[in-house]
Amino acid sequence: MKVSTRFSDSIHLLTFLVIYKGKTTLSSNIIASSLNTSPVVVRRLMSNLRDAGFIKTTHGSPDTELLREPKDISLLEIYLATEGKSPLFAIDHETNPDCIVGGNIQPTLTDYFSHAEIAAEAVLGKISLQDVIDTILVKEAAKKQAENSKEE
Amino acid sequence: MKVSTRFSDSIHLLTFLVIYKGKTTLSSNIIASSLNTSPVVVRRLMSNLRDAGFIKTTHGSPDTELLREPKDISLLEIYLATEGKSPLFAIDHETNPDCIVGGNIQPTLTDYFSHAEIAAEAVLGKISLQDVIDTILVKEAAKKQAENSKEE
DNA sequence: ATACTGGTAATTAGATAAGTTACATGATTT
DNA sequence: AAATCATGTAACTTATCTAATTACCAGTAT
Repeated sequence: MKVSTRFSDSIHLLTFLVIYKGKTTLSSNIIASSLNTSPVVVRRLMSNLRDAGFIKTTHGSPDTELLREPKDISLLEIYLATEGKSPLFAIDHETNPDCIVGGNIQPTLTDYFSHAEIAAEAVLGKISLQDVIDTILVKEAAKKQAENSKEE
Repeated sequence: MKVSTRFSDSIHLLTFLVIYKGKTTLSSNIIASSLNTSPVVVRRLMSNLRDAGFIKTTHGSPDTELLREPKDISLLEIYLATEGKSPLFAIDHETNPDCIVGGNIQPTLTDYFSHAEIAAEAVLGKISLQDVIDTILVKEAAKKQAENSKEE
């Protein structure tokens, strides 16, 4: 896996806020147990999401609030807020400038790779947090249904 | 950067083989100086490219050969041969199965993320090694031109 | 007041990639 | 045939990054 779990964890966190709002205390401890990680990691994710303007947190109190509508939040925005600083495809090297290849490959690949990255981001831009929530709820309903029909 | 330099280095290596064929000894030492890395790293890249069927190498002799036409090799194929084992976007966690979110988010995101990955790969699939070579040669020619006009 | 809770720094641990050393083996040159 | 140069790999070291952990401060709520 090339992209860290911060991205998927952030989506998970935001989804949790929506689905469990009013049903559970939205503390970093409880969220951490859903994510199966430590509360500190959750708080770090929350700090980042707060700085990016997705949520409002209250120091000392677990009343975290989503500030925007799930249907208006794209996975791309979450991606950019969590991982988007560095490019997806790396061209780290200082290649040899005296070589025809080494002297020209960096801008060449940077350009081509950015096309690929933009394509991936375009897809993420069309998926909303609401889409994720809806899919999860559909899957959960299907699970329940499967359980019920088993009992009969 | 999320994807290692093996991908870009492999493209660099293959491009070098084409552009410098017959003009230089294609030894791992010489290629390494273009890539600005060590010969062992180059040999490791070559081993991988050989196993993937792109090149033929000869133990003891630097007569490495490209086995396929550059116009028929896409960057996607090189990507898959060098980095394609693991998905681009990670969902590493064993999330809590007793939670509506934790119990359903993994397949949900796996699905959405694969769409993004496929979009990126589709772009890479349309770029050929020949495209890279052509772009590099054009840039090199432009450099030479700029130098000449400066001298006048 | 006391017990939770968020905020954050500092440290540790684990994974991965790249560079390095070393050496075996094949090819080439003289 | 011997010496040289090449590839093929294994083993080790470094560097970097992520995540987990520990610890502590500060705010909230009962």
